[in-house]
Amino acid sequence: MAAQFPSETPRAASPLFLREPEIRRGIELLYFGYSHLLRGIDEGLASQGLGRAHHRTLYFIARQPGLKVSDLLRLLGITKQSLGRVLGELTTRDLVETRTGEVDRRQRLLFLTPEGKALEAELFESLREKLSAAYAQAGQGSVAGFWQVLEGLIPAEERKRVAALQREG
Amino acid sequence: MAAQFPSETPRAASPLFLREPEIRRGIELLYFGYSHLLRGIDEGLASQGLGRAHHRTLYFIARQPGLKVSDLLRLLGITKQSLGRVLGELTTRDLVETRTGEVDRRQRLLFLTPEGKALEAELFESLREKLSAAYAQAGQGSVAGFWQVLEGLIPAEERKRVAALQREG
DNA sequence: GAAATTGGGCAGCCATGTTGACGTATCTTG
DNA sequence: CAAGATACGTCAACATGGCTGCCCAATTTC
Repeated sequence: MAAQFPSETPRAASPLFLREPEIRRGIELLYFGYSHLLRGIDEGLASQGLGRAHHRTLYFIARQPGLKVSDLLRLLGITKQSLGRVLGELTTRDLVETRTGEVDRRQRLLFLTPEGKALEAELFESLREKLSAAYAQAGQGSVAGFWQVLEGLIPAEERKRVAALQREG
Repeated sequence: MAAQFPSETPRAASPLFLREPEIRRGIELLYFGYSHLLRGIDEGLASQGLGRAHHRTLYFIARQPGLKVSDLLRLLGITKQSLGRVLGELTTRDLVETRTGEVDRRQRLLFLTPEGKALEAELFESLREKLSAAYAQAGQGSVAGFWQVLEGLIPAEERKRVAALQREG
């Protein structure tokens, strides 16, 4: 299951890249990298009076139009009360609309309005610029490694849900 | 500067790995991967009545013992009022202590107490387990790529500060 | 040595998460 | 068809972790 370990350090049980400095480096790069990626969209959000919670919601609805409230709750990992407030604000601003499910009329299916799509696209553009610059600078092979490590951080159960986003995108 | 691009798609200006699905994949893996990495320490923090903001503070003080409040402010990218509250709580709980700077007596130099070091070590252990499992599963080459991409997300100016953490670690 | 700069701190507000309890419409099942 | 389960919404109260505004003390500068 685990990768083969080079054994250049006979006195150590772990290869060099599993030692504390390399772990700390990963933690720090994740923290700073992710922070800077998101920092770019705050301005665009603030201009609409929205926050990051609203962005995450817009993002996933854009990704899976017609998803149910319960699907979104599982993806975001928050309570329905928290999501309810965010969804309410987005609906009031005509960025999100709900339609009653046809097979099960208790369900509310979530969609972006044209305005919502436009805002999501604008915010995505900021993320795209930063991440694609990082991808291009690092090269294709590095991007594959980047994905590999991050996938390993996600529990198997949830990895399915994340992979499902790709298929529908 | 940029890596060589394979040109399997002559009709596209960008290589495949710079297209929207690959960008969205990176965004999603970062979001879910980082979320799960951090989720593991919440329990340990809650048992002490602390939150993630406290952890970040403990982490960086552990990383650079004796750093100034202003150094920490730059690293965290928050306001000194926000940090002040966190530092106050950590000091009250005897996890952090400050010493007056010798060259400039306005400065407060930050250190972890033995209890603070023990807590930071415990929290780090949880992060280490998860990240080293992901590293091992992905392999050394993937880890290098992971670092490469994340570095590209950090503005050059700040990259220096992040790199400095490694030297002192 | 007065003024400006710098390091730090306190008070109070806002965004966004939490729990708990409850209401209502709809679907499912005995 | 009655009973229970499910999907969603909502009210109230509260915690965390950001923020701005204002203030004090120490140092540097002119």
